[in-house]
Amino acid sequence: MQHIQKKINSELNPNVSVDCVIFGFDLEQLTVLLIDRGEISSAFGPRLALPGNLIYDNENLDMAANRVLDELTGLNNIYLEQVGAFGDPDRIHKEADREWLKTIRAEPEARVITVAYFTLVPMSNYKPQASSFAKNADWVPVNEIKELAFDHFEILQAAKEKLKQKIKIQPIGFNLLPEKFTLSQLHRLYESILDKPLDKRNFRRKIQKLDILTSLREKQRGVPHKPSLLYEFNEEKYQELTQTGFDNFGF
Amino acid sequence: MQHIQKKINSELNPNVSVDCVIFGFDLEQLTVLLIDRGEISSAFGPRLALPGNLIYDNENLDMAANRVLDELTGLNNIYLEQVGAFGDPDRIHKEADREWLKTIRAEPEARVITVAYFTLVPMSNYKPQASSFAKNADWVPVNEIKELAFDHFEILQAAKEKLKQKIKIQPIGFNLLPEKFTLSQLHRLYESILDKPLDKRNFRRKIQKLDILTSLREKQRGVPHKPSLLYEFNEEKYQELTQTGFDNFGF
DNA sequence: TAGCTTTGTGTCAATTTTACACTATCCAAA
DNA sequence: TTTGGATAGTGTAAAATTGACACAAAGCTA
Repeated sequence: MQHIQKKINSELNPNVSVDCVIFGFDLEQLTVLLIDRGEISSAFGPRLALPGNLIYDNENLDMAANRVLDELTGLNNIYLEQVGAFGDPDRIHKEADREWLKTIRAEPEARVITVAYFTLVPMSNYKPQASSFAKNADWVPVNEIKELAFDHFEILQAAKEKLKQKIKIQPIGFNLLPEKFTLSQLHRLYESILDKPLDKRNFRRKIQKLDILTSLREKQRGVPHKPSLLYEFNEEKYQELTQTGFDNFGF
Repeated sequence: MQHIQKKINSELNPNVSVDCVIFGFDLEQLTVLLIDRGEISSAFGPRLALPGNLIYDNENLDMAANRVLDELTGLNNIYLEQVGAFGDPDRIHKEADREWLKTIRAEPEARVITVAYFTLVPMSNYKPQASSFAKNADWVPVNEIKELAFDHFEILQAAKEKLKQKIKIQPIGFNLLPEKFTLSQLHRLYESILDKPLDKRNFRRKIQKLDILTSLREKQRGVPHKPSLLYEFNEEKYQELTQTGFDNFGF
């Protein structure tokens, strides 16, 4: 958290913020890391919000997103992609949100444009704990989220859609899995992102043909059923593939 | 140009602008509508820039983009889509750009985040003329553009890429054509957007299968070769198609 | 009327997609 | 130790899609 102190003397831009949709995968379903804003806001509306903050005037947008991510989770060098800008004049006009802003912003009434990013992090790499932002951050299954602060629900929808499109073009899903994983887990991941069932055999065939997985000579342990082979993601072949291009991917 | 006067008393947000990449198609190649900033800037760098402006505090981003488009071309209700936000702190630090900004902005040194949009307009619907923005606006073939003011070249690249991706998923290209068009023109359009040759017969087969074209009983006139049949875009069938979804489209 | 230019059309092979069901392996409980 | 429960892992055939490829027809011009 040191860099926060360091930057506190730099100038905050009161009109522009970044918000991060941090996706995770609990090997069952897609999740998002949300901030619990606590009691202050709960009387009026949703407690949960996307992590985000105003940008500093000397950093670019990508840097700001990385900073927010780093401050919250301690993670950096993470897959990160812009979703877009959101800027309804009344996006901070819900009563609950204004009350909360008063507690954290110098100019709580200023109109703020926010630039949303989504990131993919292996859930195991970050276990929530107290942070400088809020009492609690927590992974929440995407499908259980019904409302969020500000326009964050809308942002979440847009991020999901973007992820959906993106994963049809590039196999970025690996960023959500632990280093060693099974094909079934990868399968579940694609199903939960695309939000539809995929045929097991066809899925496996398609993935295998990409030739970016290395089969380890290692099996799952301790599962109450036939153990699965473990695989690793092969970065080199992936790089190679992105060079030669692969239009023809998707489900 | 009336609404400009009307809005001039509303508050401009000094930190956020929109820029529009206005694509056209001259039946030969993809073009973009650019502003010529004139002599003031030419001593230092590129004269040409994307149309854009600061946003007002009472309008959302889409409205702002529509306003810029309307002010420049008089067109509204045009296909419009966000490309993303661009916000390098030094995006306005080229000497030429600063000089120019002094002539049009109250706070020429303010850091500005810009939100880029791209739009598709039938070129025949707008013939350039003097505007409030600049002496001249003009259609320029995309491939001939080598540099632009600020980070506008970068924005243009991003817009092209977005258009490329989008057209593989939705047949939005029709927005660039006149009401009646030939299959060859549509073919050329796809080729110039995708920036690669497409087999004529395969292209026609694929388009026809979409079943969103109505063949008119009318031929091209006055061309020095076999005249082509004219087609119309069928909005109803297109709507129908977008409902049922069409994953399986693309070249 | 000859020549130029662009339109418009079909087929075949290769590839990709889709639908579909049973055996193998491990753990746990009886 | 046997049995049942759960998931892993595998192949094939029909249908659809893609990609490669060449020539006659129609209008204009000189």
